Amino acid sequence: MPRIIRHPELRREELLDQAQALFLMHGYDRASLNDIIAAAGISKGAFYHYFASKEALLEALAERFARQALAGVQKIVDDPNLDPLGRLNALLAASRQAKIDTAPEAWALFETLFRPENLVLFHRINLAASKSFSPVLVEIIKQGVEDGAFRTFDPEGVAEIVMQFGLATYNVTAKALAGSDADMDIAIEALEKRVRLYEIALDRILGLPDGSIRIGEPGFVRAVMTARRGNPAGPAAASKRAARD
Amino acid sequence: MPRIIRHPELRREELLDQAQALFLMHGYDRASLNDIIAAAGISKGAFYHYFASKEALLEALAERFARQALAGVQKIVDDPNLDPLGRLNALLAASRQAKIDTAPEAWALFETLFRPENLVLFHRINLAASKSFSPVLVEIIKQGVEDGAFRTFDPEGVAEIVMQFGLATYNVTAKALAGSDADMDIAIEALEKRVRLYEIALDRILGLPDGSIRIGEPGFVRAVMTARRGNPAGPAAASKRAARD
DNA sequence: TTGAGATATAGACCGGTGGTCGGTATAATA
DNA sequence: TATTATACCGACCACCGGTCTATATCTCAA
Repeated sequence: MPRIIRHPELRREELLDQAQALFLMHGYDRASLNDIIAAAGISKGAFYHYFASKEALLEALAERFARQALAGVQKIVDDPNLDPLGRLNALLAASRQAKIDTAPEAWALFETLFRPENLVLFHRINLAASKSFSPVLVEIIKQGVEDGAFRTFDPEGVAEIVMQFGLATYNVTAKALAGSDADMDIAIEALEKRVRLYEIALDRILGLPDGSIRIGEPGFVRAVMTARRGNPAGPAAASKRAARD
Repeated sequence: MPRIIRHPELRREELLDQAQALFLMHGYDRASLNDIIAAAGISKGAFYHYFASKEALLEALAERFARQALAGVQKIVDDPNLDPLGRLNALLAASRQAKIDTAPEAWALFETLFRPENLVLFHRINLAASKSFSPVLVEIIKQGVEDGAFRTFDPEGVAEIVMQFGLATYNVTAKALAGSDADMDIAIEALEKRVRLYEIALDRILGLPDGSIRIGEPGFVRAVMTARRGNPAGPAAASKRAARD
């Protein structure tokens, strides 16, 4: 076999890319090391030169995810013109906007991430992301408490709830997407309701007037779901797609 | 090898028992089928007669857990003398009380369940438990809304939040328990604060006056943690234990 | 220019895994 | 009693994650 040598960092990134694709496609457990090294076109020896174990590969992947996610909202975190409520809303809105704007492959990612065989992968990413986002959120909330905008005695606890709610939004969305096109209108309504609940819950937990926290504009759930289905024409076209399949 | 034949249901239960012990001890992945069948004293063939796969065994175990958990609070669910708030508080209190009263082996169970290697097992149990508890909680909340005791437009969503908070309490507790004895007082304080936050959050989400929801009496976290450490004498003895170890 | 590490790659090999299969002893049924 | 269904056995299998030895290629000081 010809020996191919490439720049180590490129190799590592490519390995992560291939692993990501395979983990998402088949799940962490079911994607074997042999599959991964075959996809990356390297040998076992080369793999174990870059990563200590399959587990370490997973960890590195989770960290890369978390890094990317945090980088995506850095400008909001750093924006000096935002007050705590504005910053919090901007963050929630960014997560909302990401759901709509982002390229379809990222959508596929999230959808995939919630499949049961990806539990382990998901958990690692979530853990890494929490570790990144938690201090940011805590800082915002503490600032808000200082300013008198928020009222709570446990900023860390509230930050965790914010993340839980954010996650739950994804979760519920993914569940809804898994349903048939026929149920889509019902699913959208339920989702929209759930988002409203999270908004009001956060308002009240933070001691804000109802309506202060905005996770998404009314109707954004429908926008997300139709956009994701690559279907700008709305439910009608979606039904056609369903009939064809 | 002598062929031993037993009542099928007993065999199945025993298999579940052994699997539970081994899964909790080593985690789902690390506990091998060979270990399990060795512990149960049966052959591979016999195992695959009872379960289609290792995965199916896990699923059956999770369902058994959920069934037992639900049975443990059935008398509260059925009590005709409780109003919705009382019933909800009774359920939360039961979960609290269970943490204190329950035999040490149950404690070990929960502690174990939160270890990272038990993620898969934990997730399955949690899923099964949610499926059992969700309708019960939804029913209570809907009743409360009808009575005018609660105010919310999304009982299903609130039920999910209640379960999330309940779970988070366990989670945070487990994390605190993992820390050293020296940090215990700090951990207890943080936990106590977090429980208060969840109480107030639920109050407000349900449109109740602050102080209506009671997950635990003040000080219950300390009671839980000292009880769990098999240490009725309190922190002093715990420190001694730490010094010895 | 050389040659001695350090680094990057290859792939045979290993113990162990979850799962399959052909077979057999026992229980239930007719 | 004959037949079928059930309970059980254990050898066997493909493949898994991981180790190891060998070797090709890079780096850089002498």
